Amino acid sequence: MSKTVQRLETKESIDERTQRVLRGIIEGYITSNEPVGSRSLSKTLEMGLSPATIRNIMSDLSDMGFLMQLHTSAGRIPTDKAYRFYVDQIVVANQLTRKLQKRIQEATQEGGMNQVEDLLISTTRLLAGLTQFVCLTSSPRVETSILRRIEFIRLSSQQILVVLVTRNGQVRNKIIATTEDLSQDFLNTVSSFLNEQFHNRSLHEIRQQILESMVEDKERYDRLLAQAVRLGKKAFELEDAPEVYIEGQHNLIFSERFRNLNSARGLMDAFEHKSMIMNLLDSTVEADGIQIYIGIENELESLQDCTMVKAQYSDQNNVLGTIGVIGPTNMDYQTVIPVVDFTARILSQTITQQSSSCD
Amino acid sequence: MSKTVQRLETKESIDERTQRVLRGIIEGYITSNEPVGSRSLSKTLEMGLSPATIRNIMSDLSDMGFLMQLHTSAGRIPTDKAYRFYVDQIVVANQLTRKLQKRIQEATQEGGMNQVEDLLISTTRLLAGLTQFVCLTSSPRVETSILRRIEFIRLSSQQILVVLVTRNGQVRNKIIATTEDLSQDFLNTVSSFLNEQFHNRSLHEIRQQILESMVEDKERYDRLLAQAVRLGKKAFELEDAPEVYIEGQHNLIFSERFRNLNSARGLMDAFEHKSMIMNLLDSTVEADGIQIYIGIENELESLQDCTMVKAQYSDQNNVLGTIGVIGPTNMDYQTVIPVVDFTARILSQTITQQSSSCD
DNA sequence: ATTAGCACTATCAGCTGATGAGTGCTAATA
DNA sequence: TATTAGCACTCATCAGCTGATAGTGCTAAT
Repeated sequence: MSKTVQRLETKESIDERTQRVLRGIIEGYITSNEPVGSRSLSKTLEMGLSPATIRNIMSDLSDMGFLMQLHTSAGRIPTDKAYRFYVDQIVVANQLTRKLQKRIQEATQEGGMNQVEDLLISTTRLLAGLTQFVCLTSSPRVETSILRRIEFIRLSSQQILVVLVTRNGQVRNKIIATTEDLSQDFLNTVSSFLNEQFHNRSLHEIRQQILESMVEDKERYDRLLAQAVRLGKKAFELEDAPEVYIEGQHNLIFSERFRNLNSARGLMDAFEHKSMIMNLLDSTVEADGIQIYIGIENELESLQDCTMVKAQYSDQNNVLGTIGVIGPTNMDYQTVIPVVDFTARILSQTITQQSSSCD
Repeated sequence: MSKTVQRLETKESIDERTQRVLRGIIEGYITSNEPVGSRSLSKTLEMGLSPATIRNIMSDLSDMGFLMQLHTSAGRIPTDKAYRFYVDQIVVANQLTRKLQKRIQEATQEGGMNQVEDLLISTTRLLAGLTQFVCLTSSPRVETSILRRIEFIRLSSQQILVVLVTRNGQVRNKIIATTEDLSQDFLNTVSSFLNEQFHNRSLHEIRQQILESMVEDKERYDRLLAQAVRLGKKAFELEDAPEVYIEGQHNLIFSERFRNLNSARGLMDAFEHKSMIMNLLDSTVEADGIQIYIGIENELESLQDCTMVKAQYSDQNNVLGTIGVIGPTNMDYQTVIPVVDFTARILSQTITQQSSSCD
C-alpha cells in the first residue's frame, strides 16, 4: 500500500467576502445536513448581500472546486476541498466546556480499571458516545512495550502459564506446552533470571537478544540457562495480534448524520479486518497532534465519504497507540477536533500515571 | 422478571392433509420469504389439489390460528403458533453434511487457542457466519468455576497481581492494591497455602469459606494465616462481570432475511446491556438439549419477531454456559437446529479436553 | 458592482387508473 | 359429500401526471 497520503492543496487565495460565504455554506451544511441555497444563506449570513450576489459568489466557488450540487435546483454542498480549507484556514477549535472536560476525565478514571484494556475499551466507548460516530482505538503494540515482570506458573506436567506484565499495565497470559515436567521451584528460578536480565527492556529487544543468545556457542550455558532461554523464547513469542477496539458501529446505521453515507456496509465489513484497521490508525505522518483525513484523502475506499479525526496517545516516553473517530465529512469540526484531542491527552495522562506507579 | 415461560400450546390434532398444506406454506415462506398464495402452493405441493381446495384448507388453518395475512389479497404467512407446531410435530432435523461437521470441528480446534475466551469468541463468530444470524454466547460464570491455581505476583510496593486459573482454562488477572509492602517470598507462601486449602473448590465456595474464616475467632490465626485470608478475600472478590460474546450484529441490518424485522434498533440496543443478555441466555427451563423460543415466546419485547435457538455447553461435570443464535421466525429450522446443536456439542467436547488435561 | 426579474429545472407529495395476486363465495360437478 | 371452476371483490403496488416549492443562471436595470 502506498504510503504517500493524498493531501488536498489549499494555497489558493480567496478574498475575505468569498471566504465568509464559503464558511457560511459549510457551517450551514454542518448544522442542517441539507444543501444550502442562496436565499437562506443571504438571511443567515447577515452581510447585507442579496441572494443574487451570493449566487454569483457561489458560482465562483463552484468553479474553484469548493462547492458542488447534487442536482440543478438543489442548494450547494461543500466539497472535500472546502472542508480541508475550512479546517486548515478558517476554523478555530472551540474550547471544551468545563462540563465536558469533567465528563471525559471522570469516565477515564472510573474505579476497577486496573488494566489498560479496560481503560481503552471504556474510553473508546466514551468517545463514540460523545460524538455519536464510530470510535476506533489501537492498543499499544505488545512488541514495543517494556517488560515489567514475567512469571511462569506450573499448571500441570505439560502446561505452563506465562504471565507477562508490561510497564504500562498490560497483562498477557499464555499457556505453553512443555515436554519435560518442570517444577515450580525451577520455574521461579527461571523467571527471576529473566526478570533480572531483561528488566526495562522492550519485548522486541528481548526477543532479539534471546535469539542471539541461542546462536552463541551453547556450551557456555549450563542447563538452567539453556532452559531459561528456551522458555523465554516460547514466552515472548506472543502472537502480536493487532488489538483494535471499535465502538459505536450502530451509529453508522442509525444516526441521522450518516444519512448520506454510501457504503455503511463496506465500512462495517472493513471493521472486521482488524489488522487493516490497525494500519489505518497507526499509519501516521505527523509526529503528534491531531490528524484529520477528509473524504478522498482517506486511502480506504469505503472511508472516502467520511472524515477520520485521530490523535495518538502515549506514556511519558513513547507513542503507544491511536484513538480516533470516523464521522460524516460534514461533522462539527469545531467540537469534534477538541474532543478527540482532549480525550487522547487524558488517556495519555492516565496511562502515564499507571506506569509510573512501578517501583 | 417472571420466570414462567409462555409456551404456545399445540396439542390440536390436525388431519394428515391439512398438515401437509401447513407444512408447505411454512417451508414455502421459509425459502422464499414471501407470503404464499393458494395458486403457487397448489403447484409446488404436488398433491393434485386445486387452488380452491387449498384456499378452503387455508381458511381452516387461519381459523385455527396457524396462518395470517398481512393484508387482504396477499398470500398467507405462518403464525408463531404454526412455527411451534412445525418444530414440535413436523420437522425432523436434517443430518449435517460431513463437510459442515468438519468445518465446525476445525474452527474450534484452531491452534493458538489455549484460552477459553478465544475459543468462545471464535466459535461465536463461526456460528454467526454459518447461520448469517446474530450469535450470542455466555461465558462460564467465574462464580461456579473450579479453582485450579491461584498465584500472587508482586508488582510494586503497593501493587499485587493476582492470577487465577480455573479448571476449564479461564485465566483471570486482577491488580490489587496493598498498604503493606509484601515480599514475593511471602506471597508465594500465601499462594501455596491457598492452593492447598482450596484446591478443586468452586470460587463461590471459596469465597464463602473465606468469609466464615474471617468471623471465626481471629486469635487462632497467626499473622501468615490472617494475611493469607485477607489477600484471598481481595483476590476472590472478582467482579462477576457477565461476559457475553456477540457476533454477526451486522446481519441484523444487512441480511435480507431480517427484512421483516420491526426493531433492529431495539435489538441492537438490547445487546448493549450485557447482563440482560446474560439472563436471556442462561435462563433455562429444560436441563439440556436444544431450546427454541419462537416469536412471542420470547420475554424480551424486541425479540418478539425473532426466533432464538440455543443450547448449553458443558465440561464433564457442569453446565458452563449457553450458545445460541437469533434469527427471523421463518428461519430454516431444519438446518439451524442441528448446526447449533452440533456446535454446542463440539464446544463442550473441546472444553472438556482442555480441562481434563490437568494433573 | 450589485440587484431585480424571469425563465428554467429538479424534487417531492399527492392523486389517478391500470395491473395483478390473492381471497371468499356460490353453484356445478364427480 | 368433497372438490372444483367461475366470478366478483379487495388491496398493494406501480407508472404517470399534477402543482407546489426551492433552487439556479442569465440578462437588463440600477
